[in-house]
Amino acid sequence: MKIFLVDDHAILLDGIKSILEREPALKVIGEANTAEIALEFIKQNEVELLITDFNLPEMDGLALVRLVKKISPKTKIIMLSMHDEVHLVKEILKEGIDGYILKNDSHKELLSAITAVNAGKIYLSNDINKIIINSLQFPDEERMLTDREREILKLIAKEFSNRDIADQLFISERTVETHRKNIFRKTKTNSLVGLIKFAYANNLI
Amino acid sequence: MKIFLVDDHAILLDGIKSILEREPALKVIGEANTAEIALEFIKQNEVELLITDFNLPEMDGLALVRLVKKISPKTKIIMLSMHDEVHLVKEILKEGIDGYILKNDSHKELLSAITAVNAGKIYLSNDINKIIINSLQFPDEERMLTDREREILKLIAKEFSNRDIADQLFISERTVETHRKNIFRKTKTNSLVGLIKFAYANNLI
DNA sequence: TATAATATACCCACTACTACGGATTTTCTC
DNA sequence: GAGAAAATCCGTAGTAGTGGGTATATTATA
Repeated sequence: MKIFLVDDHAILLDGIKSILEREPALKVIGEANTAEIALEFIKQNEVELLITDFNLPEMDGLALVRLVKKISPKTKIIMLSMHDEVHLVKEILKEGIDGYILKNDSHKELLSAITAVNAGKIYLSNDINKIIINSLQFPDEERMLTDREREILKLIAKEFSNRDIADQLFISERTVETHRKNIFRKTKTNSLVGLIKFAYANNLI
Repeated sequence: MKIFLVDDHAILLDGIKSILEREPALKVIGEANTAEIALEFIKQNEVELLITDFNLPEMDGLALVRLVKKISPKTKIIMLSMHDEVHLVKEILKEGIDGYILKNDSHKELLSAITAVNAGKIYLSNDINKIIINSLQFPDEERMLTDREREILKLIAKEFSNRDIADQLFISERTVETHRKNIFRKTKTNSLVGLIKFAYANNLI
C-alpha cells in the first residue's frame, strides 16, 4: 500500500515512518510538512492512502481533504489529529474520510486503521466513536457555524474590529454585528474571551 | 543511556521509541503520558535522560522539570516542545535544562541533542537559538509580567469582567483597569483578542 | 416552486472597556 | 533609611461592543 504522510512536526513524521516501515505490506512513498507540498505530490503520483494531520500551517487538513477528494478521488484518507472537539470532528467526518484517529491513540490503533481502510472499511478510533455517539444523544445544540460566520470569527480572532471586518467584506457594520450575535448564540459563549477560546479549541485560529 | 519519555500523544511516544531503538547505545526504559506517572517512575528507578513534552494534562512540563531537578538532580533533561514563544522558552530554559528542541525539528536533531547532552553539553535546536539571540538583540521590553499582573491576566482569560476581578481580589475596579493597561503595554497587545492569544502562547490559560 | 437556511441590514438603549491623564501607598532591595 | 518597583486608587470623555428587537434579499434544497 502506497502511503503519503502529512504533518508539520518532523519528529512525528519520522516516528510514524519508522513504525510503518516495520510492516512489509506498507510503503511510505513520500511525506510533507504542508498541505501544499502534499497536493503537488498527489497530482503527480499515485497515492493509495493519505495520512494527514489537521493542524497545518497555511492550508489546514480540512482544506487538504477537500482538494484531494477532487484531484484524486480514489485516494483513501486517514485523519490523524489531536482535536477531539465535537464541532471540528463532525466537520471533518462530513467530508467523507476513511479514518479518524487521535494523536494520543497508540501506533496499534494506527495500524488497525490502515488495515481496515485497506479493506474498504471506515475506521474511527474509540474516543471519536464516543464523541459521535454522545453528540447523537444530545443533539439539540450542535448546530455548526456557517461559512460566513466562520469567516467572520476568524477575522475577529485576527483582532479586526467590526468596522474593519465590514470594510473588508464590503458589507455593513450592522451585518457584522448580526453575524457576531449569531456566532455568540451558536457557540454559547457570551464574552469575547470565551469566543476566542472556542476558536482555539476548534482550530479557527 | 537509560532514557525515559513523557508525552501525552501515544503515537509520538511510539514513534520516538521506534527511532531511538535503532540506536544500540540508547535504551528507552520507560514512558508515560502524564508528569505524575513519570515522577513515580523516576523516584524508583535510575533515569539518565528524561525527554519530555511541555504540554501535558494536569501538571505541565515546567512543573515536571522543577520536581525532577529536586528528586533526581543527576537526570539530564531534554524538552521536546512545540512552543517557540520567547517568554515561555526563556521561562523553561531558566530552569537549567540540558536541551530544548522543537517538534518540527527532525529526528536527527533529537539524536544530536542526545549525543551532546550525553557528553555533558547543552543542546538547543537552531530555531531556539535564533529566538534567544533575537531576544538579546531586541531586549527592550522583555520584562515579564509581575505576579499580580499574571494573576489578573488569568482572571481576564477566565471571562471575568473588571468588576468581577475587583470584587474577587478585594481591590478597586480602577486598580484592575490600571493593571490591565500595564499588561497591554508590556505584552504589546492592544486588543483583548491579542491578549488572549498571548496568554495562550505563553500557556497562561 | 415552496420552504428553509443563510446573508444581509437597521434601530435603540446600555455597559464595559479604552485612552488620556495623575497620584499615593506598600513592598522590596541595597 | 533612601530609592526603586509594584500595587493601589481616581477623573473624565469617548467608543466599541452587547442585547434586545425586526425585516428583507439571496441561495440551497427538497
